[in-house]
Amino acid sequence: MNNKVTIADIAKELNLTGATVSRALNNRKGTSEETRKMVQEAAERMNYRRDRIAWSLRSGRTNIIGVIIPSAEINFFGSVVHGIESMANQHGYNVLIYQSNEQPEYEKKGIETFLSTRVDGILASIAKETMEFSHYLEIRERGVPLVFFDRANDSLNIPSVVVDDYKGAYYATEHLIRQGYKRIAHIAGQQHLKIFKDRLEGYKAALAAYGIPVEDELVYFGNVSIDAGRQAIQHLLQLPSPPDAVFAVEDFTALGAVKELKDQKVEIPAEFGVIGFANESFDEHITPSLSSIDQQTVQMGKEAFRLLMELIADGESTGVQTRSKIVLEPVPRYRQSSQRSGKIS
Amino acid sequence: MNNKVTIADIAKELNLTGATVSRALNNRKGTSEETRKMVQEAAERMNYRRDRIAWSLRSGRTNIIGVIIPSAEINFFGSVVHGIESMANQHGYNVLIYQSNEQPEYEKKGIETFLSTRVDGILASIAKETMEFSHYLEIRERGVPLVFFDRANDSLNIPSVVVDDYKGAYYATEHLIRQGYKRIAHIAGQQHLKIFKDRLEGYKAALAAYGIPVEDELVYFGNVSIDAGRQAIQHLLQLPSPPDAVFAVEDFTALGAVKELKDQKVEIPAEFGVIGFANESFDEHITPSLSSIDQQTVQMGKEAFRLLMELIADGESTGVQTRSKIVLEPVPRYRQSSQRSGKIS
DNA sequence: TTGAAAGCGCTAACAC
DNA sequence: GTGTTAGCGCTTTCAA
Repeated sequence: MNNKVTIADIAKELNLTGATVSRALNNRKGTSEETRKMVQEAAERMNYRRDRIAWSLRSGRTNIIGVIIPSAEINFFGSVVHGIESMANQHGYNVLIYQSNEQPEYEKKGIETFLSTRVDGILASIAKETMEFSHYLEIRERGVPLVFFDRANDSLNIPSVVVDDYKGAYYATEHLIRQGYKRIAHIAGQQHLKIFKDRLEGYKAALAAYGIPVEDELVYFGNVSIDAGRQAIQHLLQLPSPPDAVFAVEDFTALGAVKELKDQKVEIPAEFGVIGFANESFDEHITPSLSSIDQQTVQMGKEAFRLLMELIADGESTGVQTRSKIVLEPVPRYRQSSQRSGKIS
Repeated sequence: MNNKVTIADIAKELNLTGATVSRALNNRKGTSEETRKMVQEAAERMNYRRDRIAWSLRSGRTNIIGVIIPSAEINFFGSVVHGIESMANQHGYNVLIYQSNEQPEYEKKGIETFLSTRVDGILASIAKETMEFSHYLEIRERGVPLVFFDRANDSLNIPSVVVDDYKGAYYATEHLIRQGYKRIAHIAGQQHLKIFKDRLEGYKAALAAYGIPVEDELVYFGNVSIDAGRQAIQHLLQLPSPPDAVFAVEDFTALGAVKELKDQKVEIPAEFGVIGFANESFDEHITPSLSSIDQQTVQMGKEAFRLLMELIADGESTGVQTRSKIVLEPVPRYRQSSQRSGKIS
């Protein structure tokens, strides 16, 4: 039943010793061409597979990386994981998944098991509820390479891969301006999260660049949800001088805005422009199709893995961790919801 | 830097032997209350963490399960993984992810590394391109528990968790009938996949149950894509006696159908009813919102894990694998695209 | 070129 | 109750 073939078995079969078989299997120098071939054939024939556990114990490596995400159910993270796993695969690494459910306690548990599994490195996206980062610092203290993706914290000096939220927001807002909208509102996200703060800043910067004053009453603070979008529109349309366009911090919020505008019989994009952020899969299928900013999810996963590989290589040779940060370019996807003029800009 | 604390360190610190420390840490009988406490305190103080690699080598277990999915980028699988991981987490297991990209070669590679990593069990969803299953059988031969989810193959006698596609299709078709549609078409998927075949059967069965003849010309064979849905509608509307409703094998196909119908100015649901399968996230956000059949993704993941746990437990005690198959009930989500009458049925 | 021996960190048998 | 010993499967000195 459990036909586990070991190096010892091969050695016995060929009247050799384990050491030689090991050398032959790993193509180490110091084995005759002849024995090497013989051993490898025997291994094949006997259906031998190297035991990675034993190998790990001996070598101190696992060829496993740990990935902490808030939830595999969120599209965005599934997509990043896709990028990570495909790269890992190519490089002989395996990927261990852990979901934080946005809770720091789970993050800690995940890190705990990752360290105890001796993963070669960790990729993580910080949980929304996490305000204190000692568990992440412990990873570094242990000498295990760590890279943040998407949700990073710059003050920790830990390498990261993020999308340029500021620039994305700038693009989105600028696009609305160029489409001729005059009063552009923003539905902002929770400001303790850097990504959402950056988007607010980008929005303000774009307005400023075009000489448009930023009006506090046009910035609605909500969160990422359809409801928040609806509420925002209800609020904004009641203003004495209501806006004629909105940049929403995230696509679900934008979706709520669209739904509410439709309910209130406001024409999109003729009377009111809408643009979101994230390029969710539903964007192109709703009516009108929703303009958005793509976050390069798969690319993000790939870059994160690549950066981690570098750290692992560096750590092995010098023990010095190169600090670095990769910022990906956001890609605008302008669709119907914001195209008032015929031209695309 | 790499402050790895081992059992030996604790033993030395307390003038004990490794065995005793191990016993104390694992709360084995045969240690005095006193030493146990002392050891556990020391472990805490010295920041000891059990090395799972060494433990695995010794115990022959890893507390890791391997999961093979076609792609983490596909919503459906992200959602199932979410279910699997949350259960695994609760039970002290970790989850290794491998993407097959729908290719049997990748499946083989994944199985290879899983076996070599000595995972305690494997969950898998078969790749579309896979026609030959020896690599799956090898898992069983090795004595490693295996459970299929969603894409299973009944002839292999391997336990599985699937949704009742036949019944789901039956529900969908019956719903259209009850809504008063008279000529109901079906856009079918690739028939070498059991799940799609079952849906076709369910469609036929529902028609038969209501005394409606199955007309071959109303069954369009396409695949799962927006384009296929569009082409199907183009074809169906040209028929001498065109249908007035369609059950599409999958939501993206249904989406294509909806888009084409709208382009051709056919009113949904007044003139034409549409229902899909999968309950994709975009369903409720498009106009009209799309009726569909929910596949219980998260539940599927949870059940698959539970079943795997049973197999692992069984295997340890008796070595006998209980054959079993869990069939989940599909849940209809009737929305605007198929509700011609006011009443929901 | 090959073999012998040690050890990665842990735990289970068996002694004391 | 605690210590001694051995071994999980592998690789890597050091010797031959």
